[in-house]
Amino acid sequence: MKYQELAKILKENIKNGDYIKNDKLPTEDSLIEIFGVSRYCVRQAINILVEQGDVYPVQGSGMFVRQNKREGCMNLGSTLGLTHEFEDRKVSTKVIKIEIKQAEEEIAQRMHCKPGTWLYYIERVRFIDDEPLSVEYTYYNKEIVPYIDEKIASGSLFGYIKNDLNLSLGFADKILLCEKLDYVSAGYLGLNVGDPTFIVEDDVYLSNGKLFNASRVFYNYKKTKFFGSKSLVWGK
Amino acid sequence: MKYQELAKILKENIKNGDYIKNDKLPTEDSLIEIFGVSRYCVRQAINILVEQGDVYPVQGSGMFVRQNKREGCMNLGSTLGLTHEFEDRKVSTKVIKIEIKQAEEEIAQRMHCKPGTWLYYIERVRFIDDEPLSVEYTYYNKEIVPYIDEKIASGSLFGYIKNDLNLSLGFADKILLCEKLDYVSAGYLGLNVGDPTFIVEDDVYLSNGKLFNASRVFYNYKKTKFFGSKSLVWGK
DNA sequence: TAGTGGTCTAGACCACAAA
DNA sequence: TTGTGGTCTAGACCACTAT
Repeated sequence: MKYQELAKILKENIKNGDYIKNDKLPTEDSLIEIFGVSRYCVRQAINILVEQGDVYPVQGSGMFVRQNKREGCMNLGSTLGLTHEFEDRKVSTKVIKIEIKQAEEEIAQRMHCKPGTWLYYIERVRFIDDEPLSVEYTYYNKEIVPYIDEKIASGSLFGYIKNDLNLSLGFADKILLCEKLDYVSAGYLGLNVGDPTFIVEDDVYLSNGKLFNASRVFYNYKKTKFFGSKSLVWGK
Repeated sequence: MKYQELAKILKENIKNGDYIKNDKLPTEDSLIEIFGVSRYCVRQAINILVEQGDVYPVQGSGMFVRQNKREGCMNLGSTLGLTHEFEDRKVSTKVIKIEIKQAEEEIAQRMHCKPGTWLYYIERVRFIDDEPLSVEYTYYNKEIVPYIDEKIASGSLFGYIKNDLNLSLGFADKILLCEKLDYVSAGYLGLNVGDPTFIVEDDVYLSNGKLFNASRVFYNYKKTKFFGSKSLVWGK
């Protein structure tokens, strides 16, 4: 997977300010030569940067590096994971609850499994610099993720699934909305009942198309902004 | 641009239920043969469908058609435009204000223009089936969009820019957040002061990289959900 | 083992920006 | 006119699923 490595290198170079002189990436032809790869490979790599809002394309002119930092924004285009999103700050987790239960009708439907399927149900509060950022209510299909304990749940569950269980992640459906906080979540976030909360519902699939994770995450609205960059070329 | 046309055809076919029998698109090789295009072209087209959440890929097995409708969700992956998003419902617009003013320091910074640049400032309320969905506060750079009147502002401004001014859209930066409603916006949306509101801040660029539009849109939190599908293959 | 999506190459031509 | 990104082709091989 050359293009992913190339994307990583380019991202690193941007971070190091290698392209500050003219705010542009090297041309496609240069990158082809420098890294000894094909045009296809270069474009795949650059696509990743475009999706993540690191550069923007101007046909006939170049790939321009973004200078805006958009501080405090979480990136909708990059992979989930607070640890990665806030790598220069302290990220911690408090596990509230771990239960094993059988899927009832409603959750079975959302998890694309049969009623009665064994599930893990986990509640966690995530902290940035010791201040509560979010509360997560998550289900995992036990047939796919056979074991979770408190130690595992305190760390990066996705890292565990990828690196320890050797499962490969595919894609995630996200629904974003906004509601008034209930009593319980408000307590965890240090906010008041009825205050706004930014909610992200994730359905996460393995690369074989099987859904293994369904979550509902309440964010502290005072500390949460999401950033995304969208191409508009194929607009009706 | 064959791949965009192909994407359009495939989208139409999915809508018509052509692939319901086995929930899959034809294989890449089939599509190559059927439409007489190259593999590259087919994959570009399918990528659009993946980004818009119409299909999901399972390597070695096929491109599966999604059956979930996700009713009431606006699609983050497709192009902006309420008219397009709610094509089977009545979309209307009330123009509150159109002003021409010169950019002050703060807005000049956001619009990437010099202080003193002439801007259109427009306030609109958008209705779905005669119920208020959102309030928009938008700036347009008058050097790029030289003329807007109330009639134009009542319709699709992006359509006007594309079709009448013949400008080509490039990409949009989006920031999503959540706040308490102020008095004015609450009035427009028929909600109470202090109620939650889902806010989308858009910075929209032409394909030549020039920013022409900066907006802040307040959505009625009771009627607003956004949907997006994300690939996770390049997760650290 | 056969079917199907994912990665990669080499090379051609088009569209747009800037000098 | 030159530089640079965007589209497209033809063909090879790899990785994963399903049987």
